[in-house]
Amino acid sequence: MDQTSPGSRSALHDEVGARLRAVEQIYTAGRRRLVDALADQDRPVTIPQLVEADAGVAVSSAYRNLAVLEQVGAVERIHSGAEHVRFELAEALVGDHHHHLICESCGRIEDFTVPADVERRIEQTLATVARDARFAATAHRLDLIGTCVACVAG
Amino acid sequence: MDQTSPGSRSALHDEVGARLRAVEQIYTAGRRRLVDALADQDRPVTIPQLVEADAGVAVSSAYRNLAVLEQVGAVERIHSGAEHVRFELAEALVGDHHHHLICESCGRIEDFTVPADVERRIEQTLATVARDARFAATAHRLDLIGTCVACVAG
DNA sequence: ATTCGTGCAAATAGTTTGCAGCAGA
DNA sequence: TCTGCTGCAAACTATTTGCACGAAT
Repeated sequence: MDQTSPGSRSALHDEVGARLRAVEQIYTAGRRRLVDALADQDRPVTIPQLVEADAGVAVSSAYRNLAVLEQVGAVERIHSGAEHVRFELAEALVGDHHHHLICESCGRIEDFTVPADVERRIEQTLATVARDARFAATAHRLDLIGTCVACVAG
Repeated sequence: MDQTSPGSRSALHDEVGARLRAVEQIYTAGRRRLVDALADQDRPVTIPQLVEADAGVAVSSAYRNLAVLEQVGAVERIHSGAEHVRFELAEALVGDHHHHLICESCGRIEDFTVPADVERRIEQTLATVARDARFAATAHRLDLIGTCVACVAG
């Protein structure tokens, strides 16, 4: 999720820029910095974390820009139940499909993946469920809830 | 999830009462009404919905009592991302394990279950993930995100 | 009598929004 | 020049909390 392959970062910016332009939005420096900050992380982060990491973004702008980026499918918003909502780059942009380990104690979220065959099995099952419920599904989410190593230790 | 078997309602109250007593808490009429209101629903509901259904509970008491009930494992709190948090009776009390269809448009949540073999497969996989990440898992959640029939139509 | 839950109203905190200034096209 | 992003401060709203009253043991 980081610079897995050289140049992926600029490809990322190209894609985000294209998506923004498609809805008449500008890929400003501030938005680019947000995307960079998100790309530097390999886990979902809160706005305070982003503001601290980026030093110079106003909280309100962060909220506004992340909302815009979410609308164009560049970032995803995750409600962990902790005080702050968290954001990460959208799976579509990063090209990987993963799930989350959510620590109930500190709110921290980690990514994980499951074997392809299990994922496929889940998707098939969910497709059936959605059809039966006449529900227009756009995504699924599989989270593991519990306590992270740090919190168990501390 | 409703009165599936006759008498399950009183068994439910017995169990909740026992759990409350175990931590020196009283199973008051107000708390009993909340549990009844939750048992009457077959989907997670918000506090405003509970207050409206119950007519006579103060919002603050609802929050406080649901927090207590959550602590003793009688109810579960669900963050759908919509304006209000939702609550439902804990799986342990109801004896069923289910998942959620979450409508991004109206926030409504419906329950669904997956075939036992798929569930087992998921659990095995997650157990491995948790072990590898040295994560103390207490639960998992598998949600389907999208738009419900009503919102697609309307 | 004493303890603890309840309701009301005030406080808190995350998120959103109005507005004036500034930057990029 | 014009549009629209940005930051600051004010506004909102779900949730929490302080406090005095009431119920139950």
